[in-house]
Amino acid sequence: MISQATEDYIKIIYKMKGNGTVTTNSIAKALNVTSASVTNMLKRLAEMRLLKYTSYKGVKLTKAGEKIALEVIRHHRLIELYLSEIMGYTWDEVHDEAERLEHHISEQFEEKIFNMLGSPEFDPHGAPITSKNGNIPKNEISPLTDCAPGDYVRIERVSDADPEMLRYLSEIGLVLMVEIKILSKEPFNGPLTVNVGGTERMIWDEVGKNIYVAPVLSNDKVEA
Amino acid sequence: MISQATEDYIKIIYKMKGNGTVTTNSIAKALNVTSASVTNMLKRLAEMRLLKYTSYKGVKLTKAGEKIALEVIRHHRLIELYLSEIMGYTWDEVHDEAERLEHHISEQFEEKIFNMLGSPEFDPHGAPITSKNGNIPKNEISPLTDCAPGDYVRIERVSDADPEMLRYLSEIGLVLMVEIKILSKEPFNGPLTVNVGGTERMIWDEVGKNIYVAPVLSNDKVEA
DNA sequence: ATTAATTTTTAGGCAAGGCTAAAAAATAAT
DNA sequence: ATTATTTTTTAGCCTTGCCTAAAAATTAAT
Repeated sequence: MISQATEDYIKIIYKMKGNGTVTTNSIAKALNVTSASVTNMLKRLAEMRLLKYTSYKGVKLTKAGEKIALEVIRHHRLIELYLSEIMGYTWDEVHDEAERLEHHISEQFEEKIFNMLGSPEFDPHGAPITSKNGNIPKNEISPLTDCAPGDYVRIERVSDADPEMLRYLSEIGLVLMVEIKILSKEPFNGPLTVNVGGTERMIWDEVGKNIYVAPVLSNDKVEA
Repeated sequence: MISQATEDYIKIIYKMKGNGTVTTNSIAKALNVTSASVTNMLKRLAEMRLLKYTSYKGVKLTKAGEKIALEVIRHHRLIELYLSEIMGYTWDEVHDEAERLEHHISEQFEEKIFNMLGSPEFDPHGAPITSKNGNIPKNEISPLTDCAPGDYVRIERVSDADPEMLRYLSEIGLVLMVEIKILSKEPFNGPLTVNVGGTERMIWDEVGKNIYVAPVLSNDKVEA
């Protein structure tokens, strides 16, 4: 049997591989354990052939490791969607529940909720739900903070990690699929001003980095 | 946090308290661990004040221990009912899934499914669902094996432990709420002959001890 | 009332996964 | 090119839960 700790390490490593080398320290910070514990665990994970570990150099998942990561993440996102769609959880409540359940549902459970949800491709925060064979639904998105004044964009994804933040975003109307116009942007990662459903809002770095958007194409607007 | 092992010990002790003293050996057998492991664990549980443990004498849950047992069992039965009612699991599939999930759902999850199920009192096998404040719904039942020829009874509860057995019972029509007539009974715990929906069936000890029934009162029949 | 059989406990170990404190390696700064 | 700083690893220890083998207590049988 594969332990919960193992799944947590593998998952976090998978998630971090986007932003450069995955280091001992970064894993420690993400999992809220000491670096010593991480070193120790990495050795064991390497022995299990779930990742390649070179002392002082960093870490990279093997095919087997990646497979586990994708499975756990698929569980997580399906559960989030299920909680929100079928059980009436709100946006900000789903993450914590999913974080626990993802480790304990059976294949059968996974299949059932996948079917009940109609083979969904994205979770309530816009994160793609990897298919059983590892296919990741594509969605061209970029951080809101990369937008320039004049851009007209749609919110396609929001980080699910911080419930407080999600509640705040809901409050000011920044939820999935909402279209916003960038009015201004201050230099040095300064706040953006945007128009959301007629209201002007400030969005500073701390908030904006949780939001991903796609441009609303003019023909989208025409066709609509 | 209270560990899964702890919950499993407490639960099994609670369940066994009906049949006389709960001994080290009986716990060991039920949990499939060695007696030495049990002794060890009992000491720790006693220190946590979840039970009273007297060396060589046996064990008894404290109020705190009992509370945990009831919570876990409530989780188990609610989950079983949810899986069967809402998610389309069959009778024999629910136990194993519930056995894992019962340790990992939140209070919120529990409440949600309790409400979705309409404040149910019994799980798919007829086991009572303890209320949040510890009330156990009453149901006057006795083992099928205690019946005498001529009795006319309704199946009110079936042990959920063995999926194979549950599949067999389904096959021969012995499911919840079915009414059966006892035709004959052999001495020395010999097999019963019963009439189930027009068919005559043999029910021997191994099978019958999983089934609990209540007499069908004559006015029930009249009113129906 | 002893002996035999059974049950329970003790003693000592092991693997997972954490921790702290100290050593070593890598990186950055003068 | 050294020194200082940061990152990573080692070493050693702890808790939880499990194990086996041996000792002790209890219960059953003569």
